[in-house]
Amino acid sequence: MAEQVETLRRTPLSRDRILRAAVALADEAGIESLSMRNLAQDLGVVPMALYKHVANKDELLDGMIDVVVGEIDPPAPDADWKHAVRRRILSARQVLRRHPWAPLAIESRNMATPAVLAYLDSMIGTFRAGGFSADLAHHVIHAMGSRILGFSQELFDASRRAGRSGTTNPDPPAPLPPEIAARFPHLAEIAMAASHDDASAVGQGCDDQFEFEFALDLLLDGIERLQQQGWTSSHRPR
Amino acid sequence: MAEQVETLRRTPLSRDRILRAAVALADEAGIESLSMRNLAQDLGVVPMALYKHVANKDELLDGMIDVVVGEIDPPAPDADWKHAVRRRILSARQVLRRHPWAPLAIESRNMATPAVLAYLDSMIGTFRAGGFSADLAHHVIHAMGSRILGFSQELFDASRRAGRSGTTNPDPPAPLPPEIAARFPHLAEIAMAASHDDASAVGQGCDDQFEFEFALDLLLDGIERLQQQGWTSSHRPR
DNA sequence: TAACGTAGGTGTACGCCGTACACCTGTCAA
DNA sequence: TTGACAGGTGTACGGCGTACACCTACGTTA
Repeated sequence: MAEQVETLRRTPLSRDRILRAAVALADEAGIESLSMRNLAQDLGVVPMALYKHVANKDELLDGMIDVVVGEIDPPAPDADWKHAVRRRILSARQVLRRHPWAPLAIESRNMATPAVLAYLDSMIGTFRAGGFSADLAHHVIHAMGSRILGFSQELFDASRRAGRSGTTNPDPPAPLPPEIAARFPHLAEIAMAASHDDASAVGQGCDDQFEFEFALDLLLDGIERLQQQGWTSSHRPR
Repeated sequence: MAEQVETLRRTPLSRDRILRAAVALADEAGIESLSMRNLAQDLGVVPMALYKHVANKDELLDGMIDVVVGEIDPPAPDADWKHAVRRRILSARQVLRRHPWAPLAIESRNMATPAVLAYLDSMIGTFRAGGFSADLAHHVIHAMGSRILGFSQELFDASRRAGRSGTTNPDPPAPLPPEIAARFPHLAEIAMAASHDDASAVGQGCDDQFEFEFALDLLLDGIERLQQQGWTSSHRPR
């Protein structure tokens, strides 16, 4: 009896506690281990108890996304739109690196969650304050795509495998079997040329952060150029 | 007996036939309806029969991706790398629009399939032939991300919902509930300003193809500029 | 022609999943 | 004191991927 009360009292289940436990579970064990049953067990509760706080698993995922997006730093008071956007996107990137399951989860939802909408809204606000027309800001948001949330979906992403946290060592960089190198010579060349340390399969031996900032700056520079030359969708200078 | 023989003879199951049936099923009913059981039923066969031709469902998905990627036009013999890349990417985009489930499937695989590798390899080859250093080509491939395969993962994508083919009418463009507009003024402004026809929730009232080409040209123009000024990763001009 | 290995389709079964639905119990307002 | 109700429980159902044992028809070889 006393222990029962204590058990109940210890942590009286709530939507927020469920969401945070779900995020923790996905972080540690990978998104594929996030089942209502596993989550309930982590919370010391029976699976159906969760449904008193979240409608279903989809809504749980939406909530998890909002938790993650809520971790992103608020916009920095930066005079320059370009630096403001850049800093915030890099902050978002840091957050998403703590939650490697989040990019795929975000992409697989078919509607944006409130926190994502709020994030986008404030990002658009930064562009508008920087003198962008609504028109250009619109296209720019599209052009940034998921990069605006700090991740660039690669065609293949080693850090995504098995859903394990990205902090574990990324395997010995096996040096690309020769029959593959023969079939895909250009890929092989690039894999070999990966400047920094020893190369491996593409996307494994190269510096994610560098690649991300390279693409980000490429886009930001192009955007800046468009804005400076007064781009409008009606007559775009080519 | 005679009918049995006929049933067997009619279409004697093969990896290729399975893959094509799977692609058709995903195209028509959505990727979420693609189960080994449904697929087997479509093929008039018992579920376990499939496992004589594909190792498991993951391998089935890999095979489906290869089928789709194999539909992309071969590289056009274009004098100019920029036009060659642009044309091929837009071809890829057309293919992927026939298979709306494919982007998510591609992103969720943790290793590239042979057909994707071949596609990338030939794309890199185009850059190299255009005078790009292996180094720059490498970063450029990363910067293009999934866009190189003809899709830009949006944060939310109406065409992805329910997995139905994108050719169906995209719902009456419900004019964005006012309480949402109040909470996200910048989003609302952009949604309203969607130049062409009537606007709605972001990503629904705007011209996907235009947004895609906008981003593509933004990247290609920036890439061209880098290449012309002899960019190298050691001392990047900022 | 008879025996046999083998490729490929079948049937059953297991453990996992999300979740509908009926139930119980403790708390608090009237 | 009572009774509504919020919230945790137990059971059960249908669907999933797939392991495993089986059967059967065919091509090969003696």
